[in-house]
Amino acid sequence: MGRHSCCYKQKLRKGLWSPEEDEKLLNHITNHGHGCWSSVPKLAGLQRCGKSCRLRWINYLRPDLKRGAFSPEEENLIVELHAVLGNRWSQIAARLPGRTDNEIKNLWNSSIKKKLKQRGIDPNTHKPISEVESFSDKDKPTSNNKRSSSDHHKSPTSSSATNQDFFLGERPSDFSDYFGFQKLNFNSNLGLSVTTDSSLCSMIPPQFSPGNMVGSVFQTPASVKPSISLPPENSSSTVSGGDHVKQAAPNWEFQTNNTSNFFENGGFSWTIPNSSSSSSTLVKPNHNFEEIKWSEYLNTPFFNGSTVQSQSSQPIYIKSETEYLANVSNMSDPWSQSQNENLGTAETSDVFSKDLQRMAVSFGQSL
DNA sequence: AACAGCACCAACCGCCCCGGA
DNA sequence: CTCCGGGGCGGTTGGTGCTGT
Repeated sequence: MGRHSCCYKQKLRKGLWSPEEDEKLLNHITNHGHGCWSSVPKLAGLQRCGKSCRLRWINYLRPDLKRGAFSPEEENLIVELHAVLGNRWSQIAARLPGRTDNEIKNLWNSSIKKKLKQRGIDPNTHKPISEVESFSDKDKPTSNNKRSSSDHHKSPTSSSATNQDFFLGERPSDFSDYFGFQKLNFNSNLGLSVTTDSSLCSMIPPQFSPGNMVGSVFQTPASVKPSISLPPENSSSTVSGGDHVKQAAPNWEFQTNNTSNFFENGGFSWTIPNSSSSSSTLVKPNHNFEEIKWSEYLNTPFFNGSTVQSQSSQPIYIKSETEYLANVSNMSDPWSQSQNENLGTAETSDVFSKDLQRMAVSFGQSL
């Protein structure tokens, strides 16, 4: 295992690639495509195994690779995605064009992990370290855990995840719990559901919008998008509410009052100043919400039928554009109200199709 | 200047899944 | 059904350069 059989057949080079080797591989793939990787070394005149060629191509020679340092936006997105996907680097990489899984993995291990720790966040659970440490070390997963056939494609929030699983290192079973979005969705008076540019928040399963089985994704204007940043380093930071939030509801401010608050209960906590008083509402995640079987959600044929049965036995309604617009019209937040005036226009149509696209991208499916 | 420790990252290793024979 | 090879993934390693003493 590991080194393929081809590697034993002849003395093959290992280690760093020389510029000449790179050129040979690049020329070969440019002219002929890679085809069967095991035949590439021979055809390209390389003393390497096919696996090594594949890796070199994917991680270094591919023309669509983005070079250079990761932007803060990319780092934030990686944190967000890691919170949902765990160490599924290839899936995370799939959402960052031009970046490879190896690159992201290295960034995570060398930089992001450290930053999170410095800010009191456990990089495995995305929870405050103090909370994680309340469980003994022996309960924590070991680093040499290998994938088993049963978890190979298992979501971090597998259906079998229990609270204990979570503290043993599994992702929490309640997705919205993780980000604190649930409360935002729940508070229908605010008419506020949250999505982000990164597609991540729109991955919140509609059926988990508490008290409302109409999908939050479709209820929610795609442009209400607080950007989620790494936890603030100082004691008081504001999390940007995104352009449309600012535009439509300038009085809404999402704040973290201190670092521990930021990931309180494993999600983001938001402070929404009350317009009629000097007080503010602290919006926190709710751990008591029903478990989400994330893996099954990911496998949901979201766009294949009008109704599918969710794990929670709640039907997921695929909204038609008409229904979508009707939902928008019923929303009470300023953004939606402004959208009401544009019902049926190209703009709202566009929002709808973007929502769908966002969902499709999120789940690696296409419309 | 020399050394140690650290950080980064390219590449390897070990394992798994899948499809074809 | 089993076996085998290819492709893919995540974890780990080792080389290199940087920084601090």
